[in-house]
Amino acid sequence: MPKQTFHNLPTEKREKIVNAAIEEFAENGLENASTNRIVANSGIAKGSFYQYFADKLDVFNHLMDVVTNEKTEFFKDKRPPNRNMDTFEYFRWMIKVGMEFNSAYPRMAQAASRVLFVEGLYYGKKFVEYHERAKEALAIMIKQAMKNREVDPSVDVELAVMIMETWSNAITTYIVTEGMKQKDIMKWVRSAKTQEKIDKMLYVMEYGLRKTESKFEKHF
Amino acid sequence: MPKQTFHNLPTEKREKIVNAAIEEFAENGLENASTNRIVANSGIAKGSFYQYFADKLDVFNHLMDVVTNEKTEFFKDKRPPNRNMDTFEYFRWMIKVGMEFNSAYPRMAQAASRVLFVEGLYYGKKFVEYHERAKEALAIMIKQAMKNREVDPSVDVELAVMIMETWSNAITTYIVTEGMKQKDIMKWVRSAKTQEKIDKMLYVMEYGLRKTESKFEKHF
DNA sequence: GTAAAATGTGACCATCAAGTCACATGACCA
DNA sequence: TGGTCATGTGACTTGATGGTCACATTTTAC
Repeated sequence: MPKQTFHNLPTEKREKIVNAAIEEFAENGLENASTNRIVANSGIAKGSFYQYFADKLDVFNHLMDVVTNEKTEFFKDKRPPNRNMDTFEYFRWMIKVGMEFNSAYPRMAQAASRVLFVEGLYYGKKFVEYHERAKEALAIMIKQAMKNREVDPSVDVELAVMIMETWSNAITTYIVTEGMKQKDIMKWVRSAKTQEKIDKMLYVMEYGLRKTESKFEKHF
Repeated sequence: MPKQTFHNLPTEKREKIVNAAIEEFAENGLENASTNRIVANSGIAKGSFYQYFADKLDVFNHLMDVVTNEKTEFFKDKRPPNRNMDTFEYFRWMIKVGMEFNSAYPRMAQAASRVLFVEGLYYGKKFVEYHERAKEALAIMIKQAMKNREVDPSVDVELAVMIMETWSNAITTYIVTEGMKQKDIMKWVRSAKTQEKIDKMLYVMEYGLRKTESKFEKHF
C-alpha cells in the first residue's frame, strides 16, 4: 500500500507518477523496472519516491488497484447486447469488452499482463491472489454453464478453468504485443479482421468444451 | 556462436559451463542471468568466459543448440505406437514425448521455455527464428490434417497454428512450473493423473479444430 | 509573525552488473 | 633447453541499481 503522503498529493502529480510507472513496467516488466527511471520520468526526487512507496512492488500493487478501478468503471456502462445469452456468448462478450479496455489503455494492459501472466509464472507466491481471484470467477462461470447443460459435465471444472484462463491470457498477450505494433491500436482491435480472429479462437475453445456427447469417456 | 577456444575445451569442463548456464537461465531468465554467477558456478575465471563466448546471448544460443541436439537424440529411438495415426494422434504423441524429454531434462526445458516463450514475447526480433521454425513445422502438420479431412478446411491455417502453439507452450509451461514443485518430476509426468490432464487439454483443442460441419461459417 | 510539523531533495552509499587487460601459466616445437 | 603462442586469471573500470539521510523548503497552527 502506498503511504498517506502519496494519497495527499495533488491529482496531477499522482497521475504523472502512475503514468511513469505504467510506462516503466510495460516496457521492462517488474524485475527490470528501474525506480531511478520512474522518478526521472515523473519529475520527482528519489527521496520523495520513498516517502510515497515502500518499494517497486508497492508501486506495482497500487497500479493494479488503479487498473482494477478503471476496468470496473469501464465495464459499468457496458451491457451485454441481448438478455438470453448462453455462458459462452457471455464469455465472448466479456473478452471483447476486455479487449476494448486493453486498446483504450494499452500500456496499462501491457504492464499488467506482462507482470501477472508472464513474469508472474516464475515469481512464486507474489501474485497468487490475483491468479486465484481470476480462477474463482471463471469457475463460477463454468459451473453455471454446466447447470445450463452448455458444457459437458464430464469436463472437470479445474481443467475448463485452466483452458479459459489460457485463452484469455493468450488473447490479451496477442492484443497487447501485436497491438503495440499498430499505429492505431483501437482501430486495429475494432477491425473486422481482428474481431474475427478473436471470435475464431474462442469458437475453437467453445466447441472443444461444449460437445455434449461425453466423447472424453471413450478415451479412458 | 561460441569461439573455437570453447570447442577445444575438454568435455567435462564444457559440460560444467553448460550446466551452470542452464541453471542460471532456468532460475533467472535471460535478462536477469548473471555472467558472474555463471563463471562462479562453473569454476572458471571471468576472463575465460569472454574467451569462450561473446556475451550472455552467445551462451544462450549455444544452449539452444545443445537442447536441439539432445532433443533430436531423444526422439530418434522413439516411434509412434501405431502406423495408422491421424494427425491429432500424432500431435498428441509428439507432445507426450516432448513432455518426457522435459521431465528428463527439466532445467534445460525450463530455461528454454522461459526465455523463448515467456521473455521472448517482449524481446522483439531476438528469437523470431526459433518461433518461425516451430510455426513452420506446425503449419505443415495442419495442412496435412486438412488434406486428410481431419480438420475443417474453413479453419484458417495461421489460426490453427497459433492454437496448437499456444497449447504446446501452455502445456510445457505447466509441466515445467508445476513439475519443478514435485519431488520426482519424471514420476509425476508419467502418472496417470498428469497424463490424463495433458490428454484432456489436447482433446479440447482437437474437438475445437476438428468439427467438420463448418460451424464457423454460421457466425459470419 | 513565528514555531513546529510535514514534505521535498539530491548527493551519497553499498552492491552488483558486464566487460577489459596486464600478467601468469602451460603446451608445443625447434 | 629456450622461445613463442595459446590459454587462464582476477583485479579493475565503468555504469546502473535500490535505498538512505542530513538538510532545504513549504504548509500548518497559533
